Amino acid sequence: MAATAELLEPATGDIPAYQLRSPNSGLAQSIVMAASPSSMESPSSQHAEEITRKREVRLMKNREAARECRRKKKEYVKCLENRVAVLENQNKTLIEELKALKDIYCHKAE
DNA sequence: CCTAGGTGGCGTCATAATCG
DNA sequence: CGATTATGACGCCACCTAGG
Repeated sequence: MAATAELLEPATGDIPAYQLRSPNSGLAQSIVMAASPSSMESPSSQHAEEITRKREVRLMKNREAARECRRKKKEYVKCLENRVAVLENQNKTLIEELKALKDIYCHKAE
């Protein structure tokens, strides 16, 4: 199931699906905003634009933070799974060792 | 085929944790 | 202590698969 993300990448080049899909957020909109001529706008609309821009920046940062957070979490889980495997092996080995020692001890007692 | 259910990834919001 | 960052929770979408 690990290939899902890759499969989701559309045939539209480097832009991931989620950036194309999301209707009201993302890079496309902020680029449009930045391109609009702000010099001939009223102070209030400039202020609104500033608020919108700040929101876009905040959302973009949080989007990246969430992605990073998920990546770290997956890595952590993988580490735990590795550790489980190692400990299971150790456990198996120790059980075998104990069994062998018991055998030796029993034969000595005879 | 079709479809219901499961899975994984994403963006967003709310809020906890950390930083300066 | 306010600003910034990290994370849990939620809802959405795309994909896969077993079963009808």
